[in-house]
Amino acid sequence: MAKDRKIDVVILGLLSHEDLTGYDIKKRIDSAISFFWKGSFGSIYPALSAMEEAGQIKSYKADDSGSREKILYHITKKGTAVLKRWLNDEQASNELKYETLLKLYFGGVEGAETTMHNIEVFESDIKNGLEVLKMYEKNLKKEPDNDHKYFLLTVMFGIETYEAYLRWCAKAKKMLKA
Amino acid sequence: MAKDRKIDVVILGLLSHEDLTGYDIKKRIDSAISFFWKGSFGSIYPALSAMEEAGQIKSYKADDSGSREKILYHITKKGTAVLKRWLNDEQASNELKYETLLKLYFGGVEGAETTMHNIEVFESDIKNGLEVLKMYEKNLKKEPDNDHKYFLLTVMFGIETYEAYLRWCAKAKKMLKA
DNA sequence: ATCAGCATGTAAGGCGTTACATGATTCA
DNA sequence: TGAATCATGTAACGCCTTACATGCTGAT
Repeated sequence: MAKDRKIDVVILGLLSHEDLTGYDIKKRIDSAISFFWKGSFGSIYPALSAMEEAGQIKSYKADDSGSREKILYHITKKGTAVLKRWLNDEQASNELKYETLLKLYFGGVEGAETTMHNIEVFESDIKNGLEVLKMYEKNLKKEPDNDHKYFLLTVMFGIETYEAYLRWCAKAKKMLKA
Repeated sequence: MAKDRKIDVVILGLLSHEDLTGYDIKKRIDSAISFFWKGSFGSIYPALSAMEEAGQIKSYKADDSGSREKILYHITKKGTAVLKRWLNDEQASNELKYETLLKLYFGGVEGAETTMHNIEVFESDIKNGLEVLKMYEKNLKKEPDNDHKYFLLTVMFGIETYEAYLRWCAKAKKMLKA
């Protein structure tokens, strides 16, 4: 079954705001949307080629003479149509694989200390992530235009869930000590 | 790079509690841990063969004569060691891919109604999931033995996060209406 | 009698990661 | 001068899903 390549819509979505290089796309994925999506160069560059072949995007060289070669991509009408079709399709998969929870679920095999340690590692990661998210939120609230509104919503999602994770960590630690 | 097959530890974890068939394993994955993990027959059966080859599990036929053939698996010492090594490795990947959030993030391309609808679909799924989780919680609190404690912790995690999702849905809807 | 669920598997093929390969530019 | 970052890609390979194939059992 072909065409399950979600990276395509990530790219189209990013290009719907501005023209970008493959490298830029990777950076965007690693910052703004990193807490709910991932993507590597090994998937981005081949996808860009395939999508250009399919007429969804169009490449051009940066006329930035003197600087090194850069390939920018621009979304086409066809690409916009693909993006809109996806947006209007109410199916969404949300594939979650929490290895932390898996370790927890099978924690009975080892002692409570192991589980406790795993929770602490998770907790510490989440605390760091939460700080970053709050920084994003602060900056976004300063410039409340329409595009940023949607970004803000995802950041709020991140904050809400990360705070829930931390509440759970506290509860779980208490339960394990008992 | 070999050995990234997480399904292995899922299987080992389940077998550390009781002997199971491949079909049973699939059922366990689809119920107890479905809200943070997935797995199909196409990954389970080949993994079982490979793991038996590697000496981590051992198969035997159910002596249940008259009934149809069943292949049960039992975890070996080697398998238990692999499971414990994984439990004690503090790295955990937690790969999350929220297609819902992706649609939201790019929601500016279409109108607010599309985004609103996508949020409502998500909200409705989460409400259903939350009910199931609360049922689990209720049953688990009745039998507070050691194994169930770890299960209860994962269920609590689910409840805490699902409730956070719902709070966010309410906020997001309000923001979009404004 | 028929249908849902039990039960085991295989095949094709897409998806995506990691590692490799290369080289320019910028800043300390 | 050296390191980090910018920048583009390819290759190998593993993982996993979907679909297919088969047949039994138990309930209505």
